[in-house]
Amino acid sequence: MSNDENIYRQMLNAIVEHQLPPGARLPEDRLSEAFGVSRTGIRKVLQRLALEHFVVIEKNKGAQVNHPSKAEALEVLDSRLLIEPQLIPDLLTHWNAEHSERFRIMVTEEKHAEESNQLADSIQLTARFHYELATLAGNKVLANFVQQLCYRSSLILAAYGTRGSVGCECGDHSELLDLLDQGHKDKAQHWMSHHLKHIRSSLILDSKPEENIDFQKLFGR
Amino acid sequence: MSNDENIYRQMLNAIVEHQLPPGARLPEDRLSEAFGVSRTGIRKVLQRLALEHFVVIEKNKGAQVNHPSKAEALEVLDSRLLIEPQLIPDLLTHWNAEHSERFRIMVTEEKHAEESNQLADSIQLTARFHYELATLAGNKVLANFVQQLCYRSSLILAAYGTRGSVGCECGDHSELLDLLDQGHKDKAQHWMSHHLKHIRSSLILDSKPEENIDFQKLFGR
DNA sequence: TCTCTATTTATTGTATACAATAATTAATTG
DNA sequence: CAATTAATTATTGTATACAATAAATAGAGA
Repeated sequence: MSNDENIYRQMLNAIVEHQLPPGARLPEDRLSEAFGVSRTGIRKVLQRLALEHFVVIEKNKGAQVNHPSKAEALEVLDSRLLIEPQLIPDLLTHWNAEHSERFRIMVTEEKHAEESNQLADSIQLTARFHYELATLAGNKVLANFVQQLCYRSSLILAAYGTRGSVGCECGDHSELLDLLDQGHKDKAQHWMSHHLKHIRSSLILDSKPEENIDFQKLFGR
Repeated sequence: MSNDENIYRQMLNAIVEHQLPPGARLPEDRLSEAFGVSRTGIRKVLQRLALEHFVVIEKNKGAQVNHPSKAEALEVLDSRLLIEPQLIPDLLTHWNAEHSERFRIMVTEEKHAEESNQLADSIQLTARFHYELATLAGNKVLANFVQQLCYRSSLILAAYGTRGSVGCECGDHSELLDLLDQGHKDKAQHWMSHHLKHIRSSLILDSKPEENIDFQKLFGR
């Protein structure tokens, strides 16, 4: 894996897992030192993260982790609501036992993370479940977009989520897998809509934005 | 407008309008000289264009205008097919006379471009029609994505399109405007689906890829 | 002490330099 | 003369330098 890509993933992880919280400043020198590359390389990944809405770059002020607005949060969830259920039909045409098994393993990991209260892991795994499912539908362009939306959702959940955002009264992801195994197209689609709507409505969007904490010890190693 | 943004738009235009054809190499020095900024600035916009799939950057080989694959072409159109018709309901809730007028002006421009055989203009205007419509639906995240898909479609049409790709037996964009004016939600949705399907099926996807011409005289001024 | 201003420090913006790699051309050999 | 190899040229990758801007600090006056 290229070095750039490596740095990109590490930073994306740190952001999505909330190690670098929304609002945290990302000074280039600090990162440059932490990753052992010059500012040039850092700027490259920061710009990428900015295009993908994970950080915000302000002219002459540098980058900080994006704190998604309430409007943005809703738009991201609405986008997923419009796309993901519609992927189910194509998904079903490819669905087989191996897939089912792979995803069920993922679900048990999710449950484990949730039980041991590892919120970050839990959020990450949820995202992965959704975008890997999207990938199976076969359209890479869409899958790519859904993946990005899922990552952004992680940021959103970190900012506005409640415990109820991950857990869901509709049970867990394994129920969807059951429906897929049984080939219930309409029910699966409906489940997906309901699931996303539940997440959407679980967000607390009337709270005040968090203060901008700057954890100096970036990736303290 | 910032200088970066300016360069970005000029290059995007040149690509989408087929002045820089698919496969054309984009040496940094040449661009750097043409735009009067150092390679640093050029690299920045090239990387952005690469993330948006308008150019392809290969390690140690630099950037060239993307020649979308057939698979990519279909996926982009399918993505639009999945999203754009679904935007109609939200679009209709905002639709009013001013919008109608604005879009009708756009349509006359389209017709004019088509009549005078200005294919590049025609393609560009078609893209604009679609993504400005998407914007009106109110979800910026989706609108952004649709815009990107429309621009990519321009590249695709330039590579695989026929005369039939822009003109359509279902008439032209003004028919959609009529349906919107009359508030015919279902018909408008159906029209949009049909329109996109028509474009999709008008592509010539069995032809051989074009040779990689390198027009040296970049933006000859 | 508080506030405003001046100075210093930190940080980013941009250009350039040099090394690494690829592409092109020239040279050599069968 | 063709084909392979060597030398040259072009091009990109990365680090660094310096200027421009913003942020933080210190000092002066009320």
